[in-house]
Amino acid sequence: MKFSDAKAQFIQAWGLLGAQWGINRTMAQIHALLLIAPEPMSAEEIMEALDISRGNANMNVRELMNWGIVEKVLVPGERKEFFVAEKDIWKVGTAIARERKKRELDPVLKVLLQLNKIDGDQKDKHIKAFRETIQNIQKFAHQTDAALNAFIKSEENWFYSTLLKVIR
Amino acid sequence: MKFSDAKAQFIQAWGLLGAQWGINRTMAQIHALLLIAPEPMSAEEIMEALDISRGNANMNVRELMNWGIVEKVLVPGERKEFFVAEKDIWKVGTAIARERKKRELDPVLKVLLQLNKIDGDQKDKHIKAFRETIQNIQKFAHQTDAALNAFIKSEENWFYSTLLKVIR
DNA sequence: CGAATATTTCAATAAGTTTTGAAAGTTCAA
DNA sequence: TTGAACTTTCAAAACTTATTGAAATATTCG
Repeated sequence: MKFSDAKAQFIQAWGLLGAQWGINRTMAQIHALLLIAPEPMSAEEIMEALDISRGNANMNVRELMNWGIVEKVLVPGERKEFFVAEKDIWKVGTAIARERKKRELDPVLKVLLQLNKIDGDQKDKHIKAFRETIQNIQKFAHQTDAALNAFIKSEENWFYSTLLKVIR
Repeated sequence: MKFSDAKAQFIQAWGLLGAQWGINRTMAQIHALLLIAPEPMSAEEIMEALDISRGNANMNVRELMNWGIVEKVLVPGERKEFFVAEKDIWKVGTAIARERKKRELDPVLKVLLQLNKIDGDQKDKHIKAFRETIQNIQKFAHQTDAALNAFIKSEENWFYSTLLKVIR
């Protein structure tokens, strides 16, 4: 396989994966591009490589920076801004987990907590079923939260290696 | 808080969470509705409760059945079909993990495997950076895959309880 | 069988999301 | 202070995805 084909395939696959996870395709593609770039890239180079507009490039690079997986760097002697991706995939994974937890899981936990405080006849089967479901989800969510926090806190690979030893 | 408000809030929160995870909003809302229903519900009741069309209800209920988290049941004496959701949240979680892994992670692993076989000058910094990235992602993906498989296989709660003991 | 009831399909439409590109804003060297 | 180089913004357009509803198909019962 030629390098250029492999590169295109990788960018495409990463874009697809991103799309399925609610990250927009272009954002994931820019990330892919930067992941395999040996040097920092400018906005212009990104636009050119992916054939996207300036606005689109700007917006998605900024979002990648918000997620903490891309950084602006200054190249001495250049006026332009350049960008690099965090290359340690473990760190990328924890950054994404942290961000999604904050944006998605935490608000749901908050709502669930509220929903425990309903009033009404505790014998009504609708109310009983509701309370039971909410409580089960809450339990599950807290466990997930704990596991996720452990993952996020771990800066090294010990999480998985320990885990794998235990579950085999 | 009134029961009807709590119910509406729960359905809305679950729908939002689903949407962020690439599951369509209506599908997640139907799931929420069935999760808290004390009895099986008919298509009609679902349409009414969520104010959606027959086609929409039909399509999303079917998809939930594909995911293995909703089942058709026959109520004696009734001509209509009724639906129930799996109430064990742990099982719901593993079913979702299984399905997403199959649909999303597995194809990416397959592509990555291909991408190792690129030819070209091994000293070229672009090619070196590319190979390194692919290999790192592959390693990470395999670890994730292993963890996910363990989660999916576990029918009981031992996964989390063991995990939590270990990571503390 | 045939009528009544229930379910599924799917083309048209609506809703939602992403992308563009031009204009406005910023920075900085001269 | 000016203007060239660069970045950011945002309304409109393109594209994608979800929803409707009516027609087609299937199922059940007398």
